Amino acid sequence: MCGRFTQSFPSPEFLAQQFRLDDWPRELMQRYNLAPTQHVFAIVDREFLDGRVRRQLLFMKWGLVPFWAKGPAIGSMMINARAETLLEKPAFKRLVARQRCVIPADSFYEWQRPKEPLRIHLDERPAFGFAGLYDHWHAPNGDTWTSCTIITCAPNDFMAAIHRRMPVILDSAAVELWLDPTITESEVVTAVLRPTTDPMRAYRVHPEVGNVRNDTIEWSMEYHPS
DNA sequence: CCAGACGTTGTT
DNA sequence: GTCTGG
DNA sequence: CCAGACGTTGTT
DNA sequence: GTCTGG
Repeated sequence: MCGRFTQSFPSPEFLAQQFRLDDWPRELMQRYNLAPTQHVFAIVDREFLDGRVRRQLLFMKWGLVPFWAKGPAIGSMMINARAETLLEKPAFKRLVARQRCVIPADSFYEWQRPKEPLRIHLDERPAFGFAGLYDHWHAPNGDTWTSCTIITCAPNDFMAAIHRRMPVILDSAAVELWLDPTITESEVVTAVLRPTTDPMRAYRVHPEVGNVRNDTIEWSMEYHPS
């Protein structure tokens, strides 16, 4: 599963270069402990009326609130979507054709057992993208919420030792395909939802990473229990 | 036809 | 135990 | 994902 | 909105 991750990129320009963004903010808050229901950055290829496509960074709430939802509470139960059943689930299937996004990350956390969080990186990729879906929801007060979910898949060999699921991490070609708004065939887009084969590494971090308030670099450093 | 759900993970 | 909040 | 609450009444 | 269950 993927229930906590980091977006602690060195600069907005770094992120722009890694993901070939057309637009990006001047400042980017570094996040070391992102939790469900919080706002995360997500990448979408936005099509404009004149046919132009611009790759933009949007702020979305993590935990999908479908447009038909009666309230936002459903979002905390929709933080992940299983790749294997994406096309069967009413909440997700209609999003696969046209509401795909990539959630950039530089690491994620998994709890091997309670109070024992591990931080996981890709050895050769300082930034990578999770496959995601997003939707808009109109709140009764008129606000529009944009929210997203992270797709999960079976673990690769490395992750199998840690957890039963892992987030779908896209390679750079898969990012291009996943974001391409002209590709709408479900068999084509779901073909990229496979466990990454990139080398990974994991290390223990302080148990206090469990507390969402501990969102600073200190808590995300390697932890040596004594 | 209408009503009600629409989700994942881990644990027992 | 179960739900909510972050 | 984990942490933390889980309740009511009346008064300010 | 769309699917499932009754």
